[in-house]
Amino acid sequence: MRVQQATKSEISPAQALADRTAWMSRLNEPLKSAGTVIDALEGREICAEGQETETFYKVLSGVVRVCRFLADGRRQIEAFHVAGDMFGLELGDERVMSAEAVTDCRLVAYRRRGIEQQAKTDHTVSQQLFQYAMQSLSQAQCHSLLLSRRGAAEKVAAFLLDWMEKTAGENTLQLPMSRQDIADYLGLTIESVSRSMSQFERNRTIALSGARHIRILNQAALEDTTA
Amino acid sequence: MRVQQATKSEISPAQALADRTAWMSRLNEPLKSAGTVIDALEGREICAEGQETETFYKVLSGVVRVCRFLADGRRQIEAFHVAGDMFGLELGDERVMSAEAVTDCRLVAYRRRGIEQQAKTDHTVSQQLFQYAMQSLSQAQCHSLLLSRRGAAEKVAAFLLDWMEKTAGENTLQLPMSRQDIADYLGLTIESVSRSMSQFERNRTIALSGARHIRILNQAALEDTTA
DNA sequence: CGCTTAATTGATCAGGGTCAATCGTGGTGG
DNA sequence: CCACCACGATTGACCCTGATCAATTAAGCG
Repeated sequence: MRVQQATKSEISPAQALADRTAWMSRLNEPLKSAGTVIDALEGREICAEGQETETFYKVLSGVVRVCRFLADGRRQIEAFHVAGDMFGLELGDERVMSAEAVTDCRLVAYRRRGIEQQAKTDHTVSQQLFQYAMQSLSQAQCHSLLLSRRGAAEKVAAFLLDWMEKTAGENTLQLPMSRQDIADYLGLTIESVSRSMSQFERNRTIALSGARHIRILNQAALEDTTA
Repeated sequence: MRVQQATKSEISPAQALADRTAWMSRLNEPLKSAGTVIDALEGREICAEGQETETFYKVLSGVVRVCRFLADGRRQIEAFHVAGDMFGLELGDERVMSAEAVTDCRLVAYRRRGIEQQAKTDHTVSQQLFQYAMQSLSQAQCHSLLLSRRGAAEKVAAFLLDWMEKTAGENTLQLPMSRQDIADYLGLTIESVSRSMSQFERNRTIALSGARHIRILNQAALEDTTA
């Protein structure tokens, strides 16, 4: 996996990626024996708000969105997860977050009780749980940062760069999620996301071939927009 | 400590408070011998971005703000911490977040190495680290939710309710932080915060006696605004 | 090839940002 | 003790961006 050079020192996505990579590799061994493999079709609900928090998951393939549904009908997407990411572990007894398959995907489901039991005797397991939590925390903080950005274009640019890193594509990226998903992740409307994309296209910053296949023409320009 | 009834099921601040309380009580014993007490005067920096992450903190008294400074000069406040809260633990070797004293405050500083060493042998310590991380995660997610809210008034209302819970004041609350602090926490400008406050005052939802002393006249109205 | 849904584009509007002036408060010194 | 000062907070006027509503285009899929 290629490590992209960080563009701005402030948040260091490169560091985040390095952390994530290290943590993934350390994660595999002790947990892999415990879980059960699950397949979820595109659009299917993996777990829902209100359910008991007896399981958590690791993505083997595909993309997952973790979100909450608000009283006013809006949907807030907290994160997109790709292969190697874990999600669905919560402190309380009842889930606050839902998770859905953005694409068909294959997961490993772990029993929370079992892992917590393991953690009591095996320090590497408890360390992994801690690292998982801190990793999620770091991601959530990056998301806060994204949401607090002023302009729509800045948000979209930051999103594209983040996603490019997550998928490590050369300079083309495939967006598996809809514009609505992106909008709900960035706290914008579909229209604003679309307009920003079109603007980037006019600027020759990106090139679209189909709404979900993007070629980065001028990464520096994107990074400047992020500012 | 009084547990406020949750107003909307979606996020359950009451549950968050209960979790926090439980975790605080469990936290005290194994860690309290390890730390050193520190006093910080109002406005003073406690730790800064770029420093090594060799210590983390617990608040004994006073209020702390944790924030990051962005390239464009803006400041994003991630959280306000009060007595019993912990902060400053990060995964990487270098801090991403700064912390400053909102009021004069007294802290306990823990050596990260020492605690991590303890965690290797003492499972209760590692469990506490995990709980700390998950608790922070939950808070960060609440903050994301706050930032994604549409209106300025909604944000301010939510902030006032959250703060009331944190400090458990009957129906009056003292705001130790400036309007600028609130604005940077909510992703607004001082003016918007001020306008929202004034609006609530005109609505007879709150009463101000001095900018930082607030009496809640109509909590239900605040909660409705939160929507 | 046509249908259905996603995405784009356009026109209008409202809410919050910005700039600027005023008010209030707390603190200091005469 | 009071007057003044400095800074934080409020208020007002205006502008600009993104939300909203509506129409059109494009794309994926049977």
